[in-house]
Amino acid sequence: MKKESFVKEHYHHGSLHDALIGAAVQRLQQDGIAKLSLRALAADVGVSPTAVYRHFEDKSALLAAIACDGFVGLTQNMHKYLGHEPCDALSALKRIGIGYVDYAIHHPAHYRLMFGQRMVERARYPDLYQASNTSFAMLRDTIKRGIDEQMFRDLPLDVMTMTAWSLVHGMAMLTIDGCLVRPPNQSDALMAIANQVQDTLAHGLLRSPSL
Amino acid sequence: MKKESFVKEHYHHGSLHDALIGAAVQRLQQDGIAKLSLRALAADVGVSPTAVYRHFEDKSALLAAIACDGFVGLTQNMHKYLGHEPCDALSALKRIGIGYVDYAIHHPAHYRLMFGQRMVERARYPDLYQASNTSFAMLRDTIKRGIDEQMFRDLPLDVMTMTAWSLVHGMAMLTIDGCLVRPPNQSDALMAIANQVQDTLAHGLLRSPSL
DNA sequence: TGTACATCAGTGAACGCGCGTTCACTGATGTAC
DNA sequence: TGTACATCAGTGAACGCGCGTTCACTGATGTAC
Repeated sequence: MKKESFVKEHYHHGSLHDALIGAAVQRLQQDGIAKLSLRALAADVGVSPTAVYRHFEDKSALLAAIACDGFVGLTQNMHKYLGHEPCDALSALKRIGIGYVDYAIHHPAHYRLMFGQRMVERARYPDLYQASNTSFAMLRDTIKRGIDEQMFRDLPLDVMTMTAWSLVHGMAMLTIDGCLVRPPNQSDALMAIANQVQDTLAHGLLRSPSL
Repeated sequence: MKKESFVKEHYHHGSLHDALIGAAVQRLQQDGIAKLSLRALAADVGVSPTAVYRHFEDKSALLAAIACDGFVGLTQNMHKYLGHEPCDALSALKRIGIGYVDYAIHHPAHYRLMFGQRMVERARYPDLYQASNTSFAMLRDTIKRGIDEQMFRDLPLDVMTMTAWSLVHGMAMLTIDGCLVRPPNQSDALMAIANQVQDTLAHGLLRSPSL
């Protein structure tokens, strides 16, 4: 179909939007956000620096798009670990927690961006804002269920939510930043530990800890 | 004593090292690490950009010095909350945890720097490395005591340490980044919640939860 | 007590760099007739 | 089916900027004699 264009193989890139995001994620992975530049991204993809502005309003918008993808992925991963069969609130919370940490470990660049300081401006991007709220709601709703079903101790919903979120967030961050578990950085070993940690949390939340 | 110098009040600044660190902390607080520049720091302090290099090898060394201060402060704050009277391992752990979160809330710029991505290179700075290990050891040793005294459940030390650290770190980060507790950002309210969260953790760690 | 001199803590000009973003533009594409 | 034309997705040169760091330097300080 593109028989005319033999001088330049692809004047129209075709999927520059996605290609830029892909390149950005890779660079975030390798060098961190501090060294991420639009010009480098454009070069990675084989396009002039200006082309980026066809697809993103500015650098910040590109980052917001990636963070948004991240929250969508996070929610998906929690759902994946939650599964479809009905289960009690405690199991659900543990599964969600594992899904959360699992996502962070396997997508550190996304995760760091999602919770980085610059994402304080997240209110500026409706999609991002909604995606992050969806992730958060999943955690909170499950805890609410545990309270309603009188499975959990009689503590304020906010406190329990904060506890659970702090735990998974802390675990995710410390793991990603390499502060924890030095030699065996295999995700299997990490997930085994995460499992036990979730267990401790569950023990703390339960009305009658007899698991 | 400086009667000769009337043209330039202070050619020799006298405490440029500390002044630079102070300016850096203030700028970190306001604009974050991404916008921190040595030139701006020098200007803040009223000194030429080159003067900085009399006191720090380079930009990275300045940041490392601040992070080091941070860990020392963190350790001090945990000791402050721990107090001097002997107490059981559980109380000790709770107090340390409160001291930890309290420090992070009151020194967000330090805290973010201490655990930011760029501090992966912390091994390059012996002082920083040691200061961070000292902080970490305080947490771990207290948990070890709880296990030795058969106060805590029979779980691996690593798992318990990871749980506790994840919890306080997560709480600190989420609070600092404004993800938690929207309107009442007063530290009193935060510390009250932190207290209850610590309680939940304690409940989870205890051998026989009957507090 | 006065002086010579080494050392210390700054200066100021300059470097080369990469950045985000703008502008006017052009080649490719798709569609109405 | 062929053509005119609007639209789209790129280009390439240029902008102004602030950065970290270097260099050769100089004014201030403290100390030995």
